[in-house]
Amino acid sequence: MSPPDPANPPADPQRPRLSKVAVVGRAITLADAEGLDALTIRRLAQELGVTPMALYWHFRNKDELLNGLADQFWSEIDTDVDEAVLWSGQLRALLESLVQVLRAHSSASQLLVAGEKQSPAALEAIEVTLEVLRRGGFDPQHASAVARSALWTGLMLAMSEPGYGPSLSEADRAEHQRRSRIQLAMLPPDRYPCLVEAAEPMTDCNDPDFHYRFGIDLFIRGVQAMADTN
Amino acid sequence: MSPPDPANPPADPQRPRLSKVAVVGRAITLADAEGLDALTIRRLAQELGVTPMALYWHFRNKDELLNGLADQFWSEIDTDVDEAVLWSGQLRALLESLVQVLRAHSSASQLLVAGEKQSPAALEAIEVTLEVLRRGGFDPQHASAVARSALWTGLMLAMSEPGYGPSLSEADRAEHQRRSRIQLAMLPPDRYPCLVEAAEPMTDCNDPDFHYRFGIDLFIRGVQAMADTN
DNA sequence: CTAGTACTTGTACGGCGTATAGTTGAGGGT
DNA sequence: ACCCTCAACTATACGCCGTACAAGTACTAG
Repeated sequence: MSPPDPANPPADPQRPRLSKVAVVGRAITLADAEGLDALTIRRLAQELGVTPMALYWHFRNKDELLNGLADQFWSEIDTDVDEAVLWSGQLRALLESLVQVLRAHSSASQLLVAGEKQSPAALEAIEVTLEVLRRGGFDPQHASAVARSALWTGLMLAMSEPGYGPSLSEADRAEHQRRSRIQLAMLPPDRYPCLVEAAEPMTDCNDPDFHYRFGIDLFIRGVQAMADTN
Repeated sequence: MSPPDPANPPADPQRPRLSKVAVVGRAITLADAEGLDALTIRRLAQELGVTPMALYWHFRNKDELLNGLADQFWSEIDTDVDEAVLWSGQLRALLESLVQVLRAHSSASQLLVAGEKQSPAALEAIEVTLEVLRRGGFDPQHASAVARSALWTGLMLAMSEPGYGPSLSEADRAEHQRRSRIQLAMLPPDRYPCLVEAAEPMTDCNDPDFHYRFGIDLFIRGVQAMADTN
């Protein structure tokens, strides 16, 4: 209705030019803060003060953008291995670094479970892991299987942390846990004795470190056992 | 343009009435065949010869439908434990049953990683697992942690099977693997010696059973080690 | 025959990813 | 001074998605 005003360019010339890294950075900030679902092309563009289609100059499509995020996450993993410790300790350190990255970026695990693992940074991390395992005495086949397991163990630890859910605030998360716990505790104790009994530890996140420590220990022990028997 | 023809009901009276189970069944068939992405309300309705909105009589929203699928998957797990074997064997059997269900429904793992675990069938499965572990000597806290790990180990095994990808045909899957393998094998061998060396086992799915057997062994060994040192 | 309840349909809204085509402004050759 | 090129955007539109809302029909009980 109002005149379509052909004065086209309300583009703010103050705004610095976009770039792949800038876009990825903003995307990570957004995803960390509001969850992967909030990371839409339109929303991200708005966040950057730009038209949605502007992003398509820098990325072929949304998948490519997402791969950019994944690569960034991969690159945050510390792949410097301490030559002074045993292979099992090196493996543990790698896994701990992975977990740390996943915990720092609440949507990273979601992204990495689905995404391709062919990004340069991913290859680097996997290569280092394989090297550690090969030096530990695993043949290529078993090293591959263990490396895969290590990656997925990290992902699963992040996603199975009680109260995990992308984009929840600290308070929402606690509330959600409380609700779950109550629901478990209220079950008929004759039908679900163990579940009722374990209502607290099943939903608790008071000490999330226990969750991660236990999971990593469990994995490392398993790997050691597999190494011993062949 | 054409008269809006108020003769409303082209509804085929032959078609049997809808029901929750019927809808869920069709949904599973669709998701198994074409992947979770293909499972849209509109598509499912079309599949059932019905208007999209018809489904909203039976389900409050899509999430409730998805929970229906999840519950069905949970219920397919065999929770009959063989009292004659050790707790570790019982745990293994439960995990194997889970894996079998996940392998039978290619989109089940995607669904279960995200979904709530409060469905009746899920509670049943978790309760049984906890019972096994409690009888095995774990205290509630550790039993909870192990049970969680068991579930997520199954999920991660299904999703980390080389060539995993919802809705891919057998041929596409093989093709995809071949491509990945070549891409790994073509990497510079001086920079990625282990990756190149392990190109085959990293991407291979000739014997998917090895993948699952190894993963389950690794997990059970870990749990046994944790039990021994308490 | 009638009233209700259990289903189902039609229409519409806002949001998504993105194909296609048009616009702009900075830099360089002449 | 001019024009051309081309990277970096904007405008518009399409076809999907989930689903709110309201109206319609079919079956069943009284």
